[in-house]
Amino acid sequence: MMKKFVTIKDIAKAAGVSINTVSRALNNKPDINQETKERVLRIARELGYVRDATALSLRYGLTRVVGVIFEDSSNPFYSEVLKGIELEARKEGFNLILMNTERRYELEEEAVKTMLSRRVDGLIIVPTQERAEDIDFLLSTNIPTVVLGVKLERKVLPQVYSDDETGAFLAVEHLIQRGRRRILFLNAFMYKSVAQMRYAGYVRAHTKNGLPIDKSLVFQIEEGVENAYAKMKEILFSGLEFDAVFCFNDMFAIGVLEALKEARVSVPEKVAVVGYDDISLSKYVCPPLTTVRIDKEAEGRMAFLLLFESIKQKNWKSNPKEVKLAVELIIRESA
Amino acid sequence: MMKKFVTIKDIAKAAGVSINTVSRALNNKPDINQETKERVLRIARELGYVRDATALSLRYGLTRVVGVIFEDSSNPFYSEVLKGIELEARKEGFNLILMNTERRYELEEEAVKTMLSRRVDGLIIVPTQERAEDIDFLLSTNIPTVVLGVKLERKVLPQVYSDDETGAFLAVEHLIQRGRRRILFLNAFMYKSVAQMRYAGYVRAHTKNGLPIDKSLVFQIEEGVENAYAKMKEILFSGLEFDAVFCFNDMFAIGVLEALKEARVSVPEKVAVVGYDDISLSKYVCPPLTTVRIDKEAEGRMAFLLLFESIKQKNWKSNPKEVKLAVELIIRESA
DNA sequence: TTGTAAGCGTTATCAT
DNA sequence: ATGATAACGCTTACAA
Repeated sequence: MMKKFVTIKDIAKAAGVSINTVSRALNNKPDINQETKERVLRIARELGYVRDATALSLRYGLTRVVGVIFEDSSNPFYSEVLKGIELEARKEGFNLILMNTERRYELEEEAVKTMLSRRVDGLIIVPTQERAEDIDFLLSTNIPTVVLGVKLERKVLPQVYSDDETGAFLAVEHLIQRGRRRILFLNAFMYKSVAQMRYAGYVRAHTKNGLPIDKSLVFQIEEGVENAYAKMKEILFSGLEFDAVFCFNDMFAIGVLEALKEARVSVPEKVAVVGYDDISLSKYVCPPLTTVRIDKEAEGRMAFLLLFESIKQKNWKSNPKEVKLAVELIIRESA
Repeated sequence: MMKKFVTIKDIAKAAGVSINTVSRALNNKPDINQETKERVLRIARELGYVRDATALSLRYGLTRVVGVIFEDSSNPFYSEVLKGIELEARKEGFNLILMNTERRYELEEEAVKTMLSRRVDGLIIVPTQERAEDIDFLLSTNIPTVVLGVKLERKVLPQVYSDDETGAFLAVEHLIQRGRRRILFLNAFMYKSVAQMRYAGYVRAHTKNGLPIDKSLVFQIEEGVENAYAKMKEILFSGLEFDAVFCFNDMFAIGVLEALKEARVSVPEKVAVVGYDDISLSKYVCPPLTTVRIDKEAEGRMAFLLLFESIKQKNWKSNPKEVKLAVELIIRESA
């Protein structure tokens, strides 16, 4: 039974030199005879030598791996963010280990521990909860960590998020300008900073335009197309009056569109619908969705860049950077 | 400057025992005093010890990591497959390193080398090319490799793919049964086995129903919504007659729908459209897409399971398994 | 029941 | 210009 991989020892034996002459050749060090070097390199190639990254990791205490912890990487939003991370990471020779939490805190905790055990050089995480204690846990790991898509109350970790207050404001003001007055808000739960920010934007658009906030128009639901669909059905059935729906995200909007279609409520004539995120899907639904665009790939790239900075600094915890990405209202046909 | 991580050495010192007494405690070995064990464990906990996976990898020559090489993980098809892989891998305590090739062979080669260097225990790959030499390269790595979404000519590696011949047959026969006679086929390039299989299904549906194959109705294009859109525009402009379009995948179908809509061609009245894959989007486009469903998550899970089997066997290369997944025609409104 | 030492693959330090 | 050796963190013989 042969060994799985060729080591520098094998090369050394084949070349009749010591292992660290091999190392020198491989690493292009100056203190080596040119001929020896070429010979060693040739033999290494012939033998099919591939550097063992696990050995290097042990040696240097650095893995060149960053951990990515998402809620659900199959969610089109995150899959685009992931692409941005991967792109930027690749440039620096970093690899990605990916784990999903399915929005369950136990899984998040487990994922963080796994990443710790893997000795990742850094972590990009979308926290499922934003409780102070959970953030403290993240902080206690002592490994450079960037928080994605969340604005922490205490600015204790580097973070990237988009300007959700403005985004929501833009969306709702657009509805108001188009003459909508009773604007339903299908929001996510308010323990999330994102939900809070979008709510703030919703409120600001109303007050700025001299419109009152009717709390009975604001709902909070669990994420998922199906939940939005069900909630919309329920609202429709309840007889509540409204002429527009502002959705926490495009997935919600799609569920809403579905429910509205079944109830034969014309969009946007009778009810206008606005989403959030501008996932690639949104352009193609029926009718094409008016939404707030977040540059997801840029968010991912930014997250890695921020992380990379932190990794390079010893005192990355002091004065963590915060990046707020601009958003853009995309007007299509649903509102 | 403190060390980043607590090691068994630290624990040993704190507990006043040797490092392998610590190791014994940590690994729940029998030959250790119960009291010592509990004390060591307590100290380990207090110090916040986390096992170093990089050290274990080196020690055992096993990483418990599998590499995943995709064309583009932000593609909704692959992001769902990825989810399946992750799910199953997690059960076995495996982590995933993800890399994208963007359908460029140089990047694929680089990715494979990186995975080799990372000493992944196994590899799941969607090959961009299916040239014999490239498969040989994969074979030469000597690490358990599962090919996903491709049927290799030579059955030299374990592979998972879906029954594309049947899928295409189902789709096209459905069109024929609905009275369509001039069925456009917007296929991918035929160097891909998938494209070949789907073409075979297209042909079989025709011959079985006594219809001739009109080669002028068959097109091969590069992947991407935009390309399908452009091609459809071009065909529309050319004046070619047809009453249905069978698309290589849902992305193509969406581009086609877009072009048809702009040209005011009603779907399905004037032209019926069928996609392939049933990505989550397809249900919501306009009109909802009739398509062939592949259980993407199952494909991912299967791929991991197959890989896991290979990893456990020493002679995984002999008699590689092949899994062909069943598909299902999903009839919605576009055809 | 506990400790000592070798080894996994690599590089850095120190000799030669 | 080259070689011997230690070290990274851990487990597994083997010795005590």
